[in-house]
Amino acid sequence: MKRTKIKDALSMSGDNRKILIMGWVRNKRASKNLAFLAVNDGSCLHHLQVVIDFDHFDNHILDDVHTGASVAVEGKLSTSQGTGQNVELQAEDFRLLGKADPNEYPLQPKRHSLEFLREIAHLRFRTNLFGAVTRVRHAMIFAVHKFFNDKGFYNIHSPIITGSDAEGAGEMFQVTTLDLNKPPKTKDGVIDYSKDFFGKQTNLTVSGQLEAELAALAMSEVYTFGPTFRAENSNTVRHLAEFWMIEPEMAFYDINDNMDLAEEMLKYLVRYALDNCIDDLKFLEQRRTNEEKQKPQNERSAMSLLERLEFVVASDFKRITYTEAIDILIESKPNKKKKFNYPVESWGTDLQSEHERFLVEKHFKTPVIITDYPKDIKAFYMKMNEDNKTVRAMDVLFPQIGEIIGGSQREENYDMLTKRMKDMDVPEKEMWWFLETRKFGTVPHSGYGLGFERLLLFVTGLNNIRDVIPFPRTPKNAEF
RNA sequence: UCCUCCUUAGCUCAGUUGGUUUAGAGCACCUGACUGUUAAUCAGGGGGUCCUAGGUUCAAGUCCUAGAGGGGGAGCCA
Repeated sequence: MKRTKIKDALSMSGDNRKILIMGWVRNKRASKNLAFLAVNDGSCLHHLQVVIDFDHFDNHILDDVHTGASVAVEGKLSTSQGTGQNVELQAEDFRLLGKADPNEYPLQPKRHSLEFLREIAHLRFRTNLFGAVTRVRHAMIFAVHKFFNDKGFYNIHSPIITGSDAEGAGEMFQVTTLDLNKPPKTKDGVIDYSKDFFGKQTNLTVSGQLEAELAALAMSEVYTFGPTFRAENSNTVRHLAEFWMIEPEMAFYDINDNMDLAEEMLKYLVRYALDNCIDDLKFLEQRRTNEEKQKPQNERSAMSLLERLEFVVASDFKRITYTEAIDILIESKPNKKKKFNYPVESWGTDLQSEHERFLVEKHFKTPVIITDYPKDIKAFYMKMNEDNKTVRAMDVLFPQIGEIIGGSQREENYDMLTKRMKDMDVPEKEMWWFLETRKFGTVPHSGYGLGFERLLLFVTGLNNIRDVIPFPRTPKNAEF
């Protein structure tokens, strides 16, 4: 008999049809004549209740069946006599596929701390929480491709191993096949990378943007969605050494078109989660509400998870310039009362997390897009404004997580771009291929980067980025 | 990298100003009871390198020093 997925079984009527299910036992409740197994196969959040009637089975058939064991059960799908589920499976044939010794198996039918689950990342898929996160993550991956595909964008696989440090976005992981114990040296005593695999020093990519620009300046509208790597020693709830980034790059878009696309995309993705993952989101919402009950009233969120997601889809993102943001911050209550750790005094300094949070959560109470930052605090490739002081950068700020998107209109003028590179000590020579796009048929273009895991933090309501990626890579941690 | 907090049973946690037996509870596990349970319930049982290494003391889970691991915050950013 062909296996029926539990998600499908739960949507059938209890008409005593015969089905076969396979999955992992989450919980066993046994009494003298009957036992109930909650079985989950990952196809959905909910379990299928399997009923074992000891009139038909040996009394010891469940002796080795504990939480975590894998089973195959054939039987009749019937209307449940108990409350709590519509249908249940009356077992007729029961097979234990794999035991899970309860003296060793770490998961139990109870709440575990997220810290503990991180230490058993190989098993945490078997919890309701990570099942939900995994399904939401998948749906969002799919939604990203669907959004861009439906708009006529082409997906570009940018290289994972690169020979350039794209934007000075951070420390890079070196890729080498040289023997680190005795690397070849030149006459000057420095490591001879001409002997390395690629004949030069190479690294893992920190961004696919520059390559995406090359493609956009021929294909018009492209996007990358791949892993990026940063060897920064960042120990926070919103940084990973290996994370996934979505980077659209569009020819003929100015910064306003860029903002329109970013806003439309974020709303589309959140809407997609609401439309396709409602069971998992409700579970995540409940989890978050329970967690917040432990907190004092004033630290709890004003909105539930679903309310917040609906709110973002419905609201217009507030668009202001950096200069306007500084004016608001200088005049703000917390600044005047010296409540900020970093007081806002003058134009030109970068905005701190606490300032961004104030603007989003207290002042505007809606997602905010800040544009036209001072040129000195932004990357070399961003287009200079007429004032010669600011660049056409845009950062999208979300409640709770802060910066979710960073982007800009790109500098398409060859002379201006090379001047900026000189000013900011970017090695022009290594970037010859990037500069040629400005020599041959250059056009105005724009793009941005979205940290996929940060979006997932927002959608799932979790606080720690290590809990929205299956195998987090952080400083001192690559166990799984 | 900086600041700060934490580490006691498989898990979640108590453990008073350092001092009374053999360091406790709930869950999990084992045994028994129970005719439909919902993280079942009831009774009983087994289970400990109190993170590691030093030190103070008549006496250390508790105090001190160092180290390891983890959490939260900051910076860098996505």
